[in-house]
Amino acid sequence: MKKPTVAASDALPAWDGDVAAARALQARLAARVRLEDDYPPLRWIAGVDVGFEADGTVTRAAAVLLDARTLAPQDEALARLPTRMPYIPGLLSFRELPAVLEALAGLPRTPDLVFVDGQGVAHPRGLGIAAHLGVVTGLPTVGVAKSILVGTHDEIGPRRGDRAALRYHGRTIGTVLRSKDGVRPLIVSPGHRVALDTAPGLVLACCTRYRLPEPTRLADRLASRRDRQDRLPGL
DNA sequence: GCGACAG
DNA sequence: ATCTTGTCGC
Repeated sequence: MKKPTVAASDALPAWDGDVAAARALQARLAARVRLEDDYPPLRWIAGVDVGFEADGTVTRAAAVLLDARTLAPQDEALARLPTRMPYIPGLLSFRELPAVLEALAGLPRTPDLVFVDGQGVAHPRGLGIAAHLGVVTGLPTVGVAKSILVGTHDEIGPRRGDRAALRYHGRTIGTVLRSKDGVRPLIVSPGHRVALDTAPGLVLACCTRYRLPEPTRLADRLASRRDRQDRLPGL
């Protein structure tokens, strides 16, 4: 990748069961997150997501590379690793990042921006999986979650594009964004090298006819093992 | 002390 | 996240 802010081994140590140590590490890595726009002209956008197999004993990550202009999928990569730790709210990245990094490495080229299924800085210590991935790889990232981990917000309108600031301890940490008319809003927050105000527009630009933006939606399909059969052949 | 809690 | 068909609503 480009500018790893820290060595991957230090930023993503093997899970040893020490929750307090993991939280302390998150607090330190959060200081490395850059919330100013600093991404190249968007030519290639990647989407990553994780699924599980065999009763959760196998972690399966998918990475999809799309043409930023047409949103057409260009390449895809899968990675399967034995699951090392349980799901612990707030520590999701330690459980899923190893597989995600391997899937990303499987792509034929480095993306200009990565969409991650989960929070960016909208996290108790400012280091959701999208922010963690950004710090580890040095790549610009944006977190797109389907529900809130922390924070509150005002009610938002029912149409595509309607939004409200997500606040936590008096600070804005993300945006609650309606990606399509009448659907449940997405929780958008920067991961790394993207500004709080910029993230929503990037996500909306990738939302076509579904609630989830194309990068994440396609990665989700691959990771969730329901990639066998698809939609109606006629449409 | 009692809930809440991305995926 | 995952186990799972049809059904209700825009």
